[in-house]
Amino acid sequence: MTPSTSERRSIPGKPSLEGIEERWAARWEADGVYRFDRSRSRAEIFSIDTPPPTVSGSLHIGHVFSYTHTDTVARYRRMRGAEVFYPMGWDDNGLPTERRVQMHYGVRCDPTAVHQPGFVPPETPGRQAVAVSRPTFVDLCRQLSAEDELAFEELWRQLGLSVDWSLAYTTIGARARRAAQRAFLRELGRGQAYRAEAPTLWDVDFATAVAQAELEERQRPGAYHRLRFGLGDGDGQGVEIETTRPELLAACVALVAHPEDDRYRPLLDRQAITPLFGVRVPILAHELVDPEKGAGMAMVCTFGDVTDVTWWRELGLPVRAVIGRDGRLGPVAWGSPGWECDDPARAQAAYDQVVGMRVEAARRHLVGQLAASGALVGEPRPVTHAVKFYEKGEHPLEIVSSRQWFIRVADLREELLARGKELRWHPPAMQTRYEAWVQGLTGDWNISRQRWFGVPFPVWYPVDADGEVDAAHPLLADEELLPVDPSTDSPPGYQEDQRGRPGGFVGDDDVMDTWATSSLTPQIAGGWEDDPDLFARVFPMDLRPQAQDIIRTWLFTTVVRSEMEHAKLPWSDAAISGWVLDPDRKKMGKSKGNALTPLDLLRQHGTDAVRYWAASGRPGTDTAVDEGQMKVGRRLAIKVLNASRFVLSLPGQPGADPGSLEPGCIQPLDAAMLTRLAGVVQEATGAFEDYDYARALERTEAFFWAFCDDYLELVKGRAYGGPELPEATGARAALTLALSVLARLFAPFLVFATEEVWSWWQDGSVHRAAWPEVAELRSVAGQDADPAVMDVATAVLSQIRRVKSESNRSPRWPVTRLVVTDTPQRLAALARAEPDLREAGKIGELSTAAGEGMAVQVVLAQQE
RNA sequence: GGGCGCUUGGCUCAGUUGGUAGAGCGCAGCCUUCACACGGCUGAGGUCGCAGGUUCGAGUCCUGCAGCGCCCACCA
Repeated sequence: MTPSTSERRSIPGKPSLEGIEERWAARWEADGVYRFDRSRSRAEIFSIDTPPPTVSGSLHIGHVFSYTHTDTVARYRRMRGAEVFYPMGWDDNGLPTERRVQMHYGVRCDPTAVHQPGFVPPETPGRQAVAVSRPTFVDLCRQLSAEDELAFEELWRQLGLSVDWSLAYTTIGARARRAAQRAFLRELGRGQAYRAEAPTLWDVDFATAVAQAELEERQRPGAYHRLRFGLGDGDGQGVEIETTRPELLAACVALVAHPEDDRYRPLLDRQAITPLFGVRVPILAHELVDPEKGAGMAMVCTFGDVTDVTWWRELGLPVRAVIGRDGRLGPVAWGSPGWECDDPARAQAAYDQVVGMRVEAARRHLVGQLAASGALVGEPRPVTHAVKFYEKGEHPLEIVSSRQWFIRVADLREELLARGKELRWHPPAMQTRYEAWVQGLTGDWNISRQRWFGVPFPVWYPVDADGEVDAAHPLLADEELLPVDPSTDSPPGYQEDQRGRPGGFVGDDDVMDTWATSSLTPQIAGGWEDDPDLFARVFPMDLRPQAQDIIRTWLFTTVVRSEMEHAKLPWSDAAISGWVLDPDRKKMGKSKGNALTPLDLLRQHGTDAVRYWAASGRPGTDTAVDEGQMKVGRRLAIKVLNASRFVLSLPGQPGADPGSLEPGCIQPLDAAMLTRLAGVVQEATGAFEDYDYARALERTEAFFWAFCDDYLELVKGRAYGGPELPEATGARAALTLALSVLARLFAPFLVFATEEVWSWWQDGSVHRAAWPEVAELRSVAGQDADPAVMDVATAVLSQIRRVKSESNRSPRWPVTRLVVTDTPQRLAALARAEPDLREAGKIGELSTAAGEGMAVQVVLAQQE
């Protein structure tokens, strides 16, 4: 059957990359080239749990890098015949969006502010943030993230990602809220979620709880302060401790020493008296105390750090909290229950001087008081130590006691470790990061945040007849009615006018941590419960591509949710990409003055060039931004255009189907080239099966250059021959077949250049063409093809070129006489390519001699 | 403190069962009628971090060390 040529584009006289991106992107959209066909069976479908980028963040080249990796795999699978489920999500809920809205509009959310419907933010943000109601704030968040999502989609389209845009979702959208609330209610029903009052990692700037996974450490200057405590039984010597947080002295609830520490053993179970405040605290033993550190005796405060929490919990100590949620020292009534002390008036006088201060100011002030009182021993000793921060925060985390929702992960450790072993990791070494995290879990996952733009908890609390909120008996939403907003919807069995009234209800104020939603991306994208037919066809998914820095957050939490709801892995494979580093090898985003925006790079070098650079980064390996690599990629794309134009412009092209050639058309050199190409197909396929797109590209590219430099040059003369010459027909058939295979091998990378050349002589998109098979090459090459023919001919040609180059002659300069010395086997192989070699080298007399190794004697003509 | 990874020509990196060191960039030289100057060809350049070991043979396997990066840790 002869395909219609009416839709084909003619081959331009001078091929160019200009304009092809817009043209093909529009065409793909119009033709639905990447549309997902949901009628296919699970076995035919390859589903990808695409990372939803945080839309409030700026797009950087790191996104381009890792999304290109995934796209090459998606395209490979699609060409292998899989129906690829490749949705795109936008992560728009959560703190990053709130922060962006605050900056962008110059507003802040004040839940107590009067709601003004139709509020319009100022044209330019004022110096003083405008307080807006929660509904207004959430509305602004939605508006701005919708704008950001358009910009993201624009970039992804320009990058040529083969996603099906009709499957896009957002993490604040109704589907995501419904899935997150449903999963939460089911976990609550199974006892996997619970609410508890507990010491909580707290960011004082954002005034919200944060999770263990969101911590990072920063080196900060501090100082050890040596403090002398009195002893309750009047021992004059007292006891000394060292602390970096003297401002927490009022929150001291015990001193601890190691049980084996002989220095302090006599003091155990006696009482110490805090300086300034005169509070009697027990001296206790705990294994965690390091006798080598500081004084070997530590003060336990509620709470200075996570060690304090451990001591507090394991030693059954009381809470004496001084740091409030605003990060300031709160009021204390000394002498009242829980705050008993020897001299309440003195304690009150000392404390009142620091109340209301932030920790830094309180520290300076209290150290002054301690020095004056003589309790400070010596000078504070400066140290640099690691301090825990919320990764987006500006002040060190505090630990405050608060009521939060948790997901029970600590009990699940063994199951989660087993899932980690079951998951196929690419590269495999990334599994250890997951294991280290799971093994290091110290508690359950806190999923509630005291913020506004997120998925609300589908929970209310009854208000009793006295107007007290009964937090112990939450009212749960009906799963059929999700998503709900407890701040505007009323719980089952109640009317809205009962909100906040005795005998009525109040809504839960918190929203879920953004990971509590993102951990459900397979369910959200796959239509869990909303579309059971689709879900059965795509879940568990095949691939989770993501960056290495969010293994402990996104990957881990997704495994947790899937384990709880489905008791299986959410995907079979995880492909972990590295980071993009600045040219100066700093992690992207952490160094300043980085002007390399993705759009600039795409515009300057072209999409295929940028994709080439991205795909050159090995899986899991950090890679520097390298515009040199982009230039190489651009050159490669242009070369693909030019080589294709040459092959397709030969006489009588496109020629006959290579499979229908008469015997004798394909020459030994052609067969050798096709056999080599078959090996490349095999290697590239194997590499892609292992998610090693970089290897597939490298092998294809290496072959392609040899194909152009050597094979093309060798057969050029023969290929110009007329249709009556079988060897000319064979050359053209081999060239055309190789071109077809190469276009398909490059298609996942050079998405636009390959589509352009494909359109010159093929129907349909190359991106829906069949991935090349070894068999289609071997059947044309024949059984007795000898790859050595190409090797020897290339080696001799290379020698001829060297001599001509060193003699400052052009490649077309004639060779009067050529003597090739080599082993008999290699000479035999050479003989099979002799006509092509003679023509390509413009060789007159050619003789051979048997010898050990190869030697080529070249005698150039005196004149051309 | 524990763990993972990296260390190959000036730069960025390949090197998959151990068998005579590779690519690109950069550099130097040459070549433009006949696919490609948004080119092509040719060339120079490396005792594969260090020290041992296994082996006929080690960039490749083992041990130790060093430097760099990252992850984790209870950082008082």
